[in-house]
Amino acid sequence: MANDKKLVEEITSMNVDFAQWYTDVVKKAELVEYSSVRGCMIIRPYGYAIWENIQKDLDARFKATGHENVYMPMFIPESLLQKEKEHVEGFAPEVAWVTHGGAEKLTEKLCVRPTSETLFCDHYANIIHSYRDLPKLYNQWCSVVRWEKTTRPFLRTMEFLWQEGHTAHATAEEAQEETIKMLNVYANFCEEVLAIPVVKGRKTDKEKFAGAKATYTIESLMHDGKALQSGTSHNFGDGFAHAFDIQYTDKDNQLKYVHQTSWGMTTRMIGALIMVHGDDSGLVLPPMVAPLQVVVIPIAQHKEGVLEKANEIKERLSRIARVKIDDSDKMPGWKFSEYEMKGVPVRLEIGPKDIEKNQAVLVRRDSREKLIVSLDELEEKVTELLKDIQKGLLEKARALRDSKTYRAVTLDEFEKTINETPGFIKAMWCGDQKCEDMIKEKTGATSRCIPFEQENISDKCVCCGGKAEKMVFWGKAY
RNA sequence: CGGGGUGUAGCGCAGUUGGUAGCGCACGUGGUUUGGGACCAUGGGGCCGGAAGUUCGAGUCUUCUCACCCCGACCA
Repeated sequence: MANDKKLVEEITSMNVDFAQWYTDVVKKAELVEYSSVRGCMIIRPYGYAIWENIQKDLDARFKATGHENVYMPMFIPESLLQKEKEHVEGFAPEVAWVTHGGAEKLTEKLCVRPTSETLFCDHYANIIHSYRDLPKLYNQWCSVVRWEKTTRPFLRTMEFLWQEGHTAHATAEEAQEETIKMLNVYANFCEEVLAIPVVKGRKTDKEKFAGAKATYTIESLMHDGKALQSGTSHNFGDGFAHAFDIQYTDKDNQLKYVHQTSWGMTTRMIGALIMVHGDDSGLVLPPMVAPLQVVVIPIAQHKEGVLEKANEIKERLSRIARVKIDDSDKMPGWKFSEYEMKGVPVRLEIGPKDIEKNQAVLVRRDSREKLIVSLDELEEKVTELLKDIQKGLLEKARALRDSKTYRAVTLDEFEKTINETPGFIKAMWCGDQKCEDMIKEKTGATSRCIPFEQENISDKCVCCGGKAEKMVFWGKAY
């Protein structure tokens, strides 16, 4: 089958070496360049454009649910970070410290924010006085720093871009509602825009955020069967409010503590896009986040009329899609490969033969299927095709995830499955962290989430055989 | 932080018993080409990761260091 032929020799095949494939794609698609700064990456224009599209769509969803953007300082004084015990214990091992300003030693060292709960709390304590001030629905787009030991582009870097939402509410019910609402915003965004199917659920206590009462997560599955935590939404209860003394006067003239949430999504999602949709020829981007949706490639562009026609087409399509024309003097074949590596959803070829017949050739990136369309109905066909690709990618990703989702009743079965066919494993759990630890030790898999959609696989815990409480998604994670 | 590996042109690599650095791709220029990574000609590019040492002489030998990659542990 011609479609299966590997056309780009410079990308390692996925099933030969998945990690190398990932690195090759990231480099060849010009998403990232390694920098001189250890553990930090340069996000190149094409990679950053994907992030901008993610930002734009997510930001609109945040605004639509009543949130406002703010900006907090990037430094946190040590004393402020220390205020919530569990939180500081969770983050202290991986924060970067600023100890000097110029030549002068600081009296109190500052950490470079690993996350901004403490700053938001400090601020909320100052601006929240009455129930009339609630809720506070804030979000910020920024970068954070975590001193990671090993790093990989997009998946784990010492500095990464993200958004962090921080909200304060009058009641526990409202905070819980917000936590779930934002989890759903993430889940819908992943499926509708990134075409990545997710499993929604709650984290076990072992896996929850430092300082949270409950952490909810969306989990996705990569091509190699590893799980990726794709977005989290935390309910803090009133724990931070007590630590930071965030109180308001309620209608009944009583002083009450606020209930808070936080939620975040990061540039890691670009890594997810690569590992969910990519293939041996490189990146495959869902049209909704693709920086370029259509690339126009003139064939035999030196011949009379070709470039003119190609430009005319580009102008026409610019009104309905993100389009570029590549009229460089590279060979057409070179251009085909180039834009395949970059995952551009649709390629439009236009040459002398097409012009004669008033047609163009459209090629889908996902299936490589070629369509010959009349220039008279170009706009309609391209619109339709982009929609179709977006839909097809989600379906394909869902089918892949489902095919890599297994169930296990015994620990032996669990171990065998995770080693032979990596993926999600659905198995029952008694709720005891000892069993979670044991599973991790024996199989290397961690609990990904307790899904909202429960199934009864067995009455017994997969590990200890005790009474099963919940069905849990397990997997090896990035 | 443990285990393994690699540092020589932008990228991928070669470099023999120590003798003063080469190949492919990429890049510049001129020309011919153009429907799946074209060809010919010609040109430019290097403190051999860094420091110290041995030597008349180090890419090569010794010591120390730094960085990166892969596999674990930890995290988004």
